[in-house]
Amino acid sequence: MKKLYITSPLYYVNASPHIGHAYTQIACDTINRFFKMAGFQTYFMTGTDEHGEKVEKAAVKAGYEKGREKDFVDSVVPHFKELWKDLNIKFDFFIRTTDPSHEKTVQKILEIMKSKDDIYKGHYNGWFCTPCETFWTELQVKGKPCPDCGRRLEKIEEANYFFRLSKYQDWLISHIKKNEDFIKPDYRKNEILSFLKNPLEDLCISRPKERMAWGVELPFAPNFVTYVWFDALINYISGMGFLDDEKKFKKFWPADFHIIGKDILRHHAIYWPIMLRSAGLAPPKTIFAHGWWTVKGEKMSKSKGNIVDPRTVIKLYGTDALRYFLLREVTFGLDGTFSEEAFILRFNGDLANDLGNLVNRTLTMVDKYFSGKIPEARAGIKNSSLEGLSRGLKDKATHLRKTLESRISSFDFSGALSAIWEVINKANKYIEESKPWECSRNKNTKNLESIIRNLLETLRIISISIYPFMPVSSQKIWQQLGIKDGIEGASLTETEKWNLLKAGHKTCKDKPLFPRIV
RNA sequence: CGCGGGGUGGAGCAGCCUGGUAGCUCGCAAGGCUCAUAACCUUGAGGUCGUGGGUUCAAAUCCCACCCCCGCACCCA
Repeated sequence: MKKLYITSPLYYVNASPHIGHAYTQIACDTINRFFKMAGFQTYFMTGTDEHGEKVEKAAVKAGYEKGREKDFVDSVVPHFKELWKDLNIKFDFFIRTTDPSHEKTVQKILEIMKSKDDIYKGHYNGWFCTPCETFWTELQVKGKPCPDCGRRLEKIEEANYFFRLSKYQDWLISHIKKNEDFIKPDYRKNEILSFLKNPLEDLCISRPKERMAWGVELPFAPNFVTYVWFDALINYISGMGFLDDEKKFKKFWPADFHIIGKDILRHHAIYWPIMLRSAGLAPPKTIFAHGWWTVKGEKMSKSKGNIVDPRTVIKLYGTDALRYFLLREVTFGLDGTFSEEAFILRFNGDLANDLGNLVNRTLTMVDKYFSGKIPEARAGIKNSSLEGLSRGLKDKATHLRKTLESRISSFDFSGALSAIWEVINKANKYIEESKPWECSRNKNTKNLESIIRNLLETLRIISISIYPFMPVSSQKIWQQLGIKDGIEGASLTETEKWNLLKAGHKTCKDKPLFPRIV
């Protein structure tokens, strides 16, 4: 059985999750569900990044005493977990960087790197703002006063530990060039390659405890903790059994997909592969950096206060509509604009008019013409015009799988959804062209049976196909078709087959799936 | 200044890597149908693909120059 290991980033817990977090999770979840349905043994890992200065400060701000950071993060993490539940994110493991097993692995890896002389002690120059207790790098201040409070900064020199990024630069460049799919999309790969044209500086991976103590202690220098990113990235292997459950680790590593936002690409495409290389491990196969959601042309940010809260959208329009919108509206990789107008347009146009209405009108006809029972599968009348139309619909529907597979494999969610919608549109057109109401008037039962049957089969295929994107609606259609088993047990291969529904079974027409927003 | 992204019918976008009748959604106009969530189906109007050069039999697509818009303190997918 083929395996697939997919990860989301670990979300930083210094604030509540917003639409961007939701976006990444939904993308991961959709890929995961799709491949699971395609027969892969998948493993989707997500979690939270809980150490570092920002969290330490957030804890203080929230009224926790120094040293009680763990209590603070314990209080925040449930917000993330709840949102993932509301968004129907189905992960296999939730890792927290404060998990003792993770911290232990981080320390072991630090030891390995130290023993290879990839970690060394050096000096770090920077600027310190005493009132803010904040440390700034030369790059951040460029000779100006404290960016936070505007007061004068003090130049300090600090002993710290460094990781030899520079040693692996040439290796990394050639690895990126040799592996087409290592960094996606291509324009991001080019960005990284052009960044790598300049020599890498070694990475400072420690913080003296006297300045910042909320982190994983360096095993060879108890007065220091490690830099958050160094700690966080390791989750991808610590949560997968590295140095712990070697059998599991061997099976799933290297990761197939690291799905991330474009802001954290350098950490993933530069630091992380080099860290792995130093530890003697293979790099991940693909790192995909997606774009940002903007609001009215502006970047979403806490300071601007224009954050879109996914919970509000879910309450108003439902989880599936949000999942659909985010994955359909924008080419994955590029930035997109989030607006309620665009959302409603998608909702009414695609979900209510096309999909919801198709389900509704089909099931109404089953009720009306066949008292809610699935009609017999009739062999088409040779060379009739109806046969031609029916074959067109059947071909379109049963060939959908191949398109979905290639598009989802290349992270083209929007393209995958359009392919599904082509089938939906085809079905709507089929109704117009085959005119079941005329068959009913003319008492042409055979043709009527055939038409309705074909529509129901198409709905069955659509239902499976949308499952990775909209699990709840998918299940609802499934139920309305009278299928008792859960949709999650369905296999993608069933979308290539026809006439699987059992004749005579009762369908269960329900309320419209997506009532139009007026 | 530099780096990155973008400029395609009224709006929002795809196509550009791998040149060869300019496509999608929404909106608009006309028509059709009645199973349906005033939904669905058909047809139509509307673009010299930012500007100027170049390569080519042929350029939205490749090359050069230029103009305009957005992002690059913190937060952050």
